[in-house]
Amino acid sequence: MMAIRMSPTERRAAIVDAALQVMLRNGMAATTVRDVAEQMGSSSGLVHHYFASMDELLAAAFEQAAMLDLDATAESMQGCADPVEQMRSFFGTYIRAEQDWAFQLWLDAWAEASRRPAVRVTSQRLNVAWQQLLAGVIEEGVGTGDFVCTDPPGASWRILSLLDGLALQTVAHRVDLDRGVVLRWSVAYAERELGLTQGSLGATGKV
Amino acid sequence: MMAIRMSPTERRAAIVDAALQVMLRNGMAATTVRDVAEQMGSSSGLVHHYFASMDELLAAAFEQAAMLDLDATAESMQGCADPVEQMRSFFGTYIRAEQDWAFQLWLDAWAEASRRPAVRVTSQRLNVAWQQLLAGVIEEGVGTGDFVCTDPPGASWRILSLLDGLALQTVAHRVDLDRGVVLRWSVAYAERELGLTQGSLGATGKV
DNA sequence: GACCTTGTTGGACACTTGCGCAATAGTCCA
DNA sequence: TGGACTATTGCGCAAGTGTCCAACAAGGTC
Repeated sequence: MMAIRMSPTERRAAIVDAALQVMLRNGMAATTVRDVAEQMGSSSGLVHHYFASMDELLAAAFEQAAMLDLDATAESMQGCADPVEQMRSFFGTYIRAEQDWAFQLWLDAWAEASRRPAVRVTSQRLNVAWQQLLAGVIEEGVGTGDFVCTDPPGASWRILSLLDGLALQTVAHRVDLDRGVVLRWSVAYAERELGLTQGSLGATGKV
Repeated sequence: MMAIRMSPTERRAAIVDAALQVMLRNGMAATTVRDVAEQMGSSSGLVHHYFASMDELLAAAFEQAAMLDLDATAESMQGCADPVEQMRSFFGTYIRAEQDWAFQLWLDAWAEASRRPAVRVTSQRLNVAWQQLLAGVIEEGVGTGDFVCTDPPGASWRILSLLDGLALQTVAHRVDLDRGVVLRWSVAYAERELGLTQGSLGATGKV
């Protein structure tokens, strides 16, 4: 049977959604046009009618996933007036965003970046977006006197990199490190970077 | 024509070498049996005569590359009696090992780990090996009184993760961070972890 | 109602992949 | 020299890939 007819914008969004579902299930490298079409309940030709190449589609789907996480984190931070609270909120939602499937997509994106130009551009842009989100909070905190930090952009790169590096070990091979430890270590490091006393960012609650 | 006849051990090594060459050129995911055979100057059937599956071959080739780096770093550290000198040597050779191609293999391995069991096992084992190499030095330094560190295993995970997370940004997408900055930041972090004064590990020279 | 625009189909195409297997050729020993 | 052993071949197979395109059908317009 034929899939219901959609407007170009709707259909494009539907394709991206379907691609994302498949990516979360099989990983970025193992996502095929046919799988995406089947997930969407349509033919495979339709996918190429909206996306010139697979590369483009994968990049768009990855962008959607990463943007959702980024927006969720940014929004949850918006709710806190205090920069210290914002940092707590950041770690709480960032760790949640990394959970399960999501972080595997980042691993895929970083590896595929060397082979898929569109993925590289997207991945880079989103990494910078995360860094700038963090740098913004830090600068604000320095302004209010909550934080002491001479290099907010650098500090945010370092905090994110430690977080990513640790999460990587958790996701890629289930090594001794569990998620709770990753969170605690990262928070402790951030406290040092921002001139806070040990434990002032901690004990946010359940993970 | 027929490739020269080799003993099983020789041939196995030759296959691994060839596979590594292709991996360095095309990346792990894009390495095929036929490419390996061509690189070696033999038929594709021969590869499967020595490796039951592609998964196994990729894992073996990755292991070879990573072991070479690990051994080189370990050996260069052996030469220094002082734990502080050993740490300097570690950073010097680790950063060099990450250069260019080598780190891309780690990115590939981490991403492929979810799909290729043999790669996951190898990657995990080698990551732990790096961590233990570092933990050993730290423990020694704590013993001699050069370092102050209450948790050498944890500290080595954190130092390595920061290093990997930063290097990742450098390799995956050429973001603002260059290799020199990665080295400086990691060294500075290690100094803090080990209770050293700022700059006591730095200025190792050219990178 | 007819008509045209356009979202949608489903298969063809050319290519690649890992893998298996009978045939072949090199090497060493009796 | 002959024979056995085995490293090596090279093609075939089945399953998969992205990409393309002529045909089809659903919507809106007159």
